[in-house]
Amino acid sequence: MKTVRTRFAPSPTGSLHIGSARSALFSWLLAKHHGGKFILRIEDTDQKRYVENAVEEFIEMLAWLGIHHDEGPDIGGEFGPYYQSQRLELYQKWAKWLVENDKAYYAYDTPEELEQINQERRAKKLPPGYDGRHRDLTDEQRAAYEAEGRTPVIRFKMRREGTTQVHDLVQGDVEFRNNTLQDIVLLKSDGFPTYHLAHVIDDHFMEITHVTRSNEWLPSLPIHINLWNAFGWEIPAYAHLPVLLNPNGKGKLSKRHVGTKNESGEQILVLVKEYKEAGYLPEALVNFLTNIGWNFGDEREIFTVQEAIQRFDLSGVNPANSAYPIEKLDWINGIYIREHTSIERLAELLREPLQKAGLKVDDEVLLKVTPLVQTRITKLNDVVELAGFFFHETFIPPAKEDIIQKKMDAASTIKLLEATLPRLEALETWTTDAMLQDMDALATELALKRGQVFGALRVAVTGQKISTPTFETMEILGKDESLKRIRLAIDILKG
RNA sequence: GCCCCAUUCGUCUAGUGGCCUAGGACGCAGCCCUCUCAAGGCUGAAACACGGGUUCGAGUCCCGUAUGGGGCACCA
Repeated sequence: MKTVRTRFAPSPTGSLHIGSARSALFSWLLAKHHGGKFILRIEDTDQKRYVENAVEEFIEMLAWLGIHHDEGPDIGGEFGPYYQSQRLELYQKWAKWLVENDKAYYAYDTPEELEQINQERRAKKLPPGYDGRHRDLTDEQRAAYEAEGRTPVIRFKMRREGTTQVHDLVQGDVEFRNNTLQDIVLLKSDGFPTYHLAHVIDDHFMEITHVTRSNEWLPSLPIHINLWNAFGWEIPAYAHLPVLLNPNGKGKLSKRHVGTKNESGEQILVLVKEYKEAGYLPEALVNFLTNIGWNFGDEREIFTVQEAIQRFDLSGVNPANSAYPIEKLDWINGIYIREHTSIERLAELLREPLQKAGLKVDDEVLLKVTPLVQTRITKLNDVVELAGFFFHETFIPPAKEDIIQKKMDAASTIKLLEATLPRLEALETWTTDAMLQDMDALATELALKRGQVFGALRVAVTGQKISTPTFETMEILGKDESLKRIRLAIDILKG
């Protein structure tokens, strides 16, 4: 049996899109499931849209997600080169072969002439496209156009009769009527191939066994089938993957939505690098993406990539597009943070967002703080707001009204905090348990609720109304610092 | 305009003719736990787009309608 070879073939026109990443992921899962190879190929045949560093970023983001390619522009391979711009001679050679075998022809129409054809067709309520007027040019006519200085394109002589039937691994049996097809351009006048030509030639010579791509390509599938047949090459299996729609289900999740917000005012992240920067874990993102359009079985939502690889099967891929269920990602990320990440690793991961927020991170403190934040954050970045105060150079004191708890006023709060001081000072061991016991007793003595005592201390000591648990926090802060902050809170209340 | 694809709770999904009184998950609501916030536990509301067939029997098969998505470039 042939080695399964799949590929991800992005155009270097920008940063890696979350939808493209999902397609790449499915393609990779398919290859790995069969113990095959996953290839990265760069489709840079549109010189106008080329974006600098796009390739480097694709590779970086795929690696971050754990999607490692076996062949590609950075690591090579025996089927290279992996940039289409470096394979021009191959496309030109085979385009010419098609012309010589009467399966393609030179067309000399100018962009203006093509635009005019389109307008006329639209007026006649015909689909836009080319009418094939240069299909049967005589040698003299061609010579005349050449003499005018026109550079031709090579167009495919599309078969117009009958139907083209294909079995798609995801979509099932699909049938197209050939009379709706056009003589598409294969080789542009600048000598670069179009997608159609390059895709067939590359997938043939790179020995791709399963062509995976988004279902936006489904309408051009008959073109490709006819091309394969014209070449007389063996046709690989095709799998048209569903695409991600906007969370409201309207329109595909598009790069144009970068920086825009959904109805509830939340930012819709569409670039993989944005997810990285927002503090999502790659394994959580992969788990999340794998659950859209495919399902693990066993009613399990959380699983490792290895488990997904074992079970992944294209027949289980849902052919329908899906609204992007972004709210599920926070839940999954939270699970990975609290159930699948060790304290040591989490501490390591937390350092970056903290530092990015301009804080000076003490590793020892961080390691103590990490278990306290683990169940309280859904994204790595949340640590800054919740526990950033541990790393402030100078303490940011709370506002007066924040210290005062429910059903209390400044006077009673002062009394309370002043009562805590001698007792905390007298504590022999500065531990959470000791503090908890003692302050609990104090609450009873003062006829206050635990929440009132603990809450006032929390705000005094952290400067925040929402924070890590009070006594755990005080234990980490240390006795001197904690008492200092309580005294400061009393001053604030008095002032 | 023409062509292709899809359609189960708000959303992601299970379901491949009888096991479906339609299952799970997110989100939402309520309760419990609780020093804040989380986490955790329990409970609840919530769907087969519509209309015709086929069949003893249809969420599951067929046809139509509606809705949604996509395509129709010297872009990929």
